Amino acid sequence: MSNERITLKDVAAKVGVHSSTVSRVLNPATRGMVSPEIATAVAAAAKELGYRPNLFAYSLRTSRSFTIGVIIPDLTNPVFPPLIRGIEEVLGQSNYTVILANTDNDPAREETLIAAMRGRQVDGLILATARRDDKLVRDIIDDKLALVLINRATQVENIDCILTDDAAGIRVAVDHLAALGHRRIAHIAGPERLSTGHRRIAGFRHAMAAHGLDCPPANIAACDAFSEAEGQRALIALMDQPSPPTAIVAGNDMQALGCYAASEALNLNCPADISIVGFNDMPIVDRLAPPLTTVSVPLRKMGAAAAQAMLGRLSGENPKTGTMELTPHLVVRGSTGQVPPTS
Amino acid sequence: MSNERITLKDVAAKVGVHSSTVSRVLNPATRGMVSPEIATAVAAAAKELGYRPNLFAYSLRTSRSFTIGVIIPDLTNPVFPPLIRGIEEVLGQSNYTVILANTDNDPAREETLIAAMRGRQVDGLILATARRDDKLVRDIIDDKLALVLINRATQVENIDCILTDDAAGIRVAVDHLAALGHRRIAHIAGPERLSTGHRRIAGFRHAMAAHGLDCPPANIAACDAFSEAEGQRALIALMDQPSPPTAIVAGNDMQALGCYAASEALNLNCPADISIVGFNDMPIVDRLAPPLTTVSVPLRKMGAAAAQAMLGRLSGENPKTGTMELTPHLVVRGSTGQVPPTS
DNA sequence: CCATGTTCTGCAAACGATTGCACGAACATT
DNA sequence: AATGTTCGTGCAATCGTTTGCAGAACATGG
Repeated sequence: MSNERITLKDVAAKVGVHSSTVSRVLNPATRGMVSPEIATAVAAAAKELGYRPNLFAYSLRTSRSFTIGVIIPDLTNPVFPPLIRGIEEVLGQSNYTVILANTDNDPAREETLIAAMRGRQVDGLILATARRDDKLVRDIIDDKLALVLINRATQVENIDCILTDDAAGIRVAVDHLAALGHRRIAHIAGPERLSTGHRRIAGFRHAMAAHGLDCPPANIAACDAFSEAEGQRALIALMDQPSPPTAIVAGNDMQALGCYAASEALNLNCPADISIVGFNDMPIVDRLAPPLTTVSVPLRKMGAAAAQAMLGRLSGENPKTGTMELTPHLVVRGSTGQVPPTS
Repeated sequence: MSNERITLKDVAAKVGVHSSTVSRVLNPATRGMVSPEIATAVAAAAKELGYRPNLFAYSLRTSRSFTIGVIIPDLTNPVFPPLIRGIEEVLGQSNYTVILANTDNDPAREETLIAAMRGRQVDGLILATARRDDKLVRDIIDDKLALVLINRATQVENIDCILTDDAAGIRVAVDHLAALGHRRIAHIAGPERLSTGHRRIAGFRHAMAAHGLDCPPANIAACDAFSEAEGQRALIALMDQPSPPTAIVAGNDMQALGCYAASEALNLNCPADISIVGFNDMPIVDRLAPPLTTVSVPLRKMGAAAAQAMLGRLSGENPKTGTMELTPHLVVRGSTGQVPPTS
């Protein structure tokens, strides 16, 4: 459209006032300072000329950028795109822009990226990369930069944090398996250093206890990562016991995929010989053989909630969202079945 | 770290020169203007104080933002994350930031988003949303904003465009099927209005001809979208013929997934009764039953190439990348097999 | 020795917004 | 009627850069 930018001065000239008056009219907070007649005239002129404020000038003056940095481990992990869409959706409506970066789970890279984002003067940071004990998080808080954690929590107090209710997710998984008659249920656990891993383990112990089921340490297989390879390794280890489990609650869908591979290798039929539950409900897992029973997480809603929390922080009012846990639900598909008659 | 920002003036004061001199030292293009001794002293002081230029001031003065807008249909489509990672990787190294937006395939929304990005003064735009006849693209070009197309081309001349070599991808798929003895091969086609759909159809016709195979119009099933539902519908239609095909080249993996659903519904075994080839090699399709034979596209490389093209455009030199096609390759898995003996 | 370049560096004006301050008019108060 | 308040508006500084211009210092050549 119009290639030459319209400035405050241009619209001021058109109305015959000073640019500062125009500025006041256009800012809702200061609009009351100017007389109604002039205000409407200015507003009309601004609209007519198609005035668009220059963000750089604004930012230079106010040192607010209307930009939020979002840091995730890896965009190609299907968990994150919905999260980001949720974030962008609500932030976009408030005229914020998000800039995105991937750490590939490398803390050093994360540090660099955070520094770069501060160089870009982001107004706030949304991190999906927090570890349970996270120095970077503490630094950000010390510097009073607006911060919201998503998906993973940290041990620091008094922080906005949007999580899945991991315990509830694990509980419905265990409920389901118990209802099918399973008693020897094992958990393939994510890394303890991540809150998701930690919380799911705790949730698992709790859910098992609630059903009066035995939960020996050998039935919680620790993994180094939420990966397919680790899931495969873990299931093979679990089955190499005197009385192996009949059902598995995997830490996430990738690990569940590893379980599929392992059960093929062990010549076990899923779900006849072993039931498997995943976590996250990634795309396409409904098309596996068998379709994966898994815990579905409202990722997009979590993203939206994180963005809301950020907006609350930035607006000054509503200073504490605190920790918020969204409830996941179980999607029953083909990978879980009755406990095998003998075992 | 340091909370108070260091400005040009601060480092100028430390060395005892004027801020403009510091500016000249720090800009490689103007560094030659200042004497070597002062230059080194200034550089040292800048490093010591940890000077970081204020991007807003720079942008305000130069009206360059060091920001590139990337517009895609939908981040949750697994094709796009790798593309974006490729883009971010190379753009990040040149200190550019990318901002991202999803159109959900809605042209109106796309127009809004492009306007918003120009409001943000992006230095360039990378579009993955082009239609073959695209007014928005023409507008951008008319306004001389740097533009690179990725994944989808448009009919406009003289434009930087990074594509998959769709014809080559289809050709290797057809080669593979022909080698397995298939002669009645059908194509499930994407929308003609998208270059990907169009080019794959053309490639299919060409490949069939190269093998001396018959390619009646009835064996090219037009779809309205690259979706699972359309793929399913299309395969059912294709099989409802006097002599139905024994192999399918789907327009993409989602359509191939639809074919899986359709063949179940039709009680056909894949690959015994029908062979299916996908396109894109999305994550997890290697875990389907059967694992999907598909054409693997170097998405990340395409993203990187698009970013390179953009940098070339922006730097002024290297003004024309033109169209660049990256070669995909076939990944043979379980969804393709010998032609059924009778049919 | 003076005119004439050459370097080099500083000055100051942009870029386009926000905002404290001052000023004048209008109005209310005594 | 004189004084004090309030209200609306303009002035000008400021944010941190870049960059055209001018002048100082020095070298060069006739």
